[in-house]
Amino acid sequence: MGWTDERVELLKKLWMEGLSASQIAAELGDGVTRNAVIGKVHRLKLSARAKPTNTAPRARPAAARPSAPRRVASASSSVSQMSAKPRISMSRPQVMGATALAVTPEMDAQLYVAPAAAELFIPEDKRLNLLQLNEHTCKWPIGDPLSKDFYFCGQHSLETGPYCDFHSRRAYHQMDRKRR
DNA sequence: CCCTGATTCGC
DNA sequence: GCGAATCAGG
Repeated sequence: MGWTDERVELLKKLWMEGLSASQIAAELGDGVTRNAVIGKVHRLKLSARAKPTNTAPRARPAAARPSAPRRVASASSSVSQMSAKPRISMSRPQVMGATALAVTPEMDAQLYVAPAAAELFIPEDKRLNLLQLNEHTCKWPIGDPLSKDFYFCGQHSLETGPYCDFHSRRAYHQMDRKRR
């Protein structure tokens, strides 16, 4: 389905209201991706929304890409893959990211739902000291390393890293993507 | 990892 | 004009 007047209008409206590109894409439906939305937004020249104190000219990549082979689809071995994550869809009215939020009525209705525990509580019988760690235990340190109460998470760690699911997410969020 | 918008460029 | 792939960032 192409960009009918109606759909373009809806796009403009939602964009101005501050919804993210992916949210708008979901709203439009019909397999519209967030890239499609962003692309359209640019073509319509209606980018730049809610820019209070704008002084950032935005760093230009300066186009230093000679002939990088695009869409290299090495279909040599089509085994493996499948990251087993049913990724259905997100409950729509969700608003995340630090974009200009559009406060809809149904949102402020139940804004403060869960304080969300800052840490996992590890039962004493599951806590591990340094010597008890092995390749399958989460090595996330908890407490003061100098204290007697210090221990490691000890839950079963992921195959992809030294931490359990919970702490792996926590570690990544701030780590990586800095200094390359 | 999840996500955001911005840009490029083959179609 | 379109949008996937990429880039740059949170």
